[in-house]
Amino acid sequence: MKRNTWQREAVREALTSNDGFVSAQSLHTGLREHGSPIGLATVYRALADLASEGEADSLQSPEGEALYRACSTSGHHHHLICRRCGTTVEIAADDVEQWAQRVASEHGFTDARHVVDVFGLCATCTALEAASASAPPI
Amino acid sequence: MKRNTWQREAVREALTSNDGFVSAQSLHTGLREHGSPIGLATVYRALADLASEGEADSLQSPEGEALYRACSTSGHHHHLICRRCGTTVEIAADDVEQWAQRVASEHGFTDARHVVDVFGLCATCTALEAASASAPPI
DNA sequence: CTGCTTTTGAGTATCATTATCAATAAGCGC
DNA sequence: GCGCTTATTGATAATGATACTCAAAAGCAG
Repeated sequence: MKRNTWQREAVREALTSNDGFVSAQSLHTGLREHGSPIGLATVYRALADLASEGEADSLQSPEGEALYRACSTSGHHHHLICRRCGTTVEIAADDVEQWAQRVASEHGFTDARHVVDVFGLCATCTALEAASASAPPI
Repeated sequence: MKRNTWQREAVREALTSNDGFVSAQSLHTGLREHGSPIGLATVYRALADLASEGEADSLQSPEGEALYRACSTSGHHHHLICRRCGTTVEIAADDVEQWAQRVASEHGFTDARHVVDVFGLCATCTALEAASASAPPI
């Protein structure tokens, strides 16, 4: 039987109120700072549940950390993520879906699934970057 | 100055002689089984070097492990990977490149980079899967 | 060969994630 | 509302991949 606990709700809300992708760790830290005595293990479990129910999306950051985000659109879609501020735009990509299927079957592959994510700098961060470029890095 | 050590060569060769993606860990294990007393740290260093020089490609497995593979094609390309046996096909995807750029700029993003990988079951493994389906799993 | 510098490697540290398991509390029937 | 059953929680330990440390070994120039 599936039970409703405030912890699960807290995780769901924390995820929903966040624009970009967040790691389980930072989500946990954030919740504690808001006063929740929620445990780390519980956050992981809740995130895994949400992800498997399709209410959240997960991806691996380049550093190997797992990132989660609440999905507004149910169903399959991809993401455009700012690598500086984490802002995320959901993108539907029928073209890409079809391309993936076609490429897979051309090579005899079945049951194709794909990872398609675009990382970049959002408009805001591009501007910031340009501004800070005058000060030489490191 | 960059020095030539047999260890680095060993890693390069082990990578080249491998069809699919391999993890640093299994590469290290394999090398030791072949008699090399190479150290784990060295394997990691060599792989990171090869990857940054463009001689190897790296991606994150769904389990968060980093996988490496020698790239035959220099330049940008993507992969079609069998999730059972690890066989990999390199795929060029100009369509996808353009799509990624277009989507990014439509949303004001710059400096777009993307992760596009297709996971599936290759023809061989599909057949195996079908065969073993008659015997109930686990 | 000599000397300087890079690289190695054994071990350790770190960090994210998962497993453990006793204590807690949700939801059910009454 | 009450108690019972059982899923859930959470502190902690375990795991596993990767990064760091530093003395010893080895590469390369002269």
